[in-house]
Amino acid sequence: MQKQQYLSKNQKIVLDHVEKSNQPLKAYSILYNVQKKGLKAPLQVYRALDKLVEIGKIHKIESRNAFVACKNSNCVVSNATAFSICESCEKVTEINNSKLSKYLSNFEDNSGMKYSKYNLEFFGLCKKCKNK
Amino acid sequence: MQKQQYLSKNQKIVLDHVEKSNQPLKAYSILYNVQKKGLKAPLQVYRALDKLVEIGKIHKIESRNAFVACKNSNCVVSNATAFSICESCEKVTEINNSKLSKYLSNFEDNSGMKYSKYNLEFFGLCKKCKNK
DNA sequence: TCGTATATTGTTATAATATAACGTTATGTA
DNA sequence: TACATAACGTTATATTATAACAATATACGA
Repeated sequence: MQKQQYLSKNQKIVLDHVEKSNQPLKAYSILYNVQKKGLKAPLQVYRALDKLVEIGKIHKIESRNAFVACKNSNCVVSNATAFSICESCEKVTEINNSKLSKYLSNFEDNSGMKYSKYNLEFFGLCKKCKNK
Repeated sequence: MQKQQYLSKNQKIVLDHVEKSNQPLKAYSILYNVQKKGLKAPLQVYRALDKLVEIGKIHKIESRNAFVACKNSNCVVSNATAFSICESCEKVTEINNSKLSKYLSNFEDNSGMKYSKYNLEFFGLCKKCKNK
């Protein structure tokens, strides 16, 4: 069986919903909102999320246990993700900075480990919250 | 009240236990192991962990929901953490690389956000697992 | 040393996040 | 068709984390 080309029904439903939000969504909030589309159980949502994360359509914001659609049109960097997170309003933005991604993708230390993936989360105050 | 100088009883118990492990520990595993010392409820552990994370004695490995003692003797970089995680054996190592930390601490993009903190997790295969 | 604010503790209950295990149905391809 | 893999549906349960309340301890200024 070749690599999956198209998304399955549940995967589409979940991705559609997550893409409509410009902020990360919690799994159970997704569940609640797609129940009208027939997904009744947590596992249906988690399985779709797992797959979508695996293929890079969705990223997980680990520090928030939340999921956000990939904003890098090509999704080339699904194994190299960076986000900025406002600690006041919780706004999350995917950072798309080629210098940063090059720097991190090429990072090596003396541990003998070859890194195939990374996830970076920056925290601070966004413009709006800073000026309050 | 000035900034806390000494750790409280529960904080000491939890920190002692986490420091004895060279790998990240789960909160409920900590709980189980400190029950003989009198901590009976999850909240007692979580509260101690919260505090210890706040003051930089312990870091949370977000992608694993696990806690590890800070290995940077001075704990100066508690708001600037980087880890390498082996996806096979789950070995986690705190990365102590001044170039990397400088690069990330000074990172700025055009979002207008000033970052006060970051957490970076690298994934790959450690030396041992690579050679299997 | 009294008063007050803050930190920590102890406890029970419950919320939020995520997976195990089972059987079934769909899809790709030799 | 036959086979392998992926996705689905379902129930139950595991894991991670917090709410809410009352009590005790500590720091420090008046």
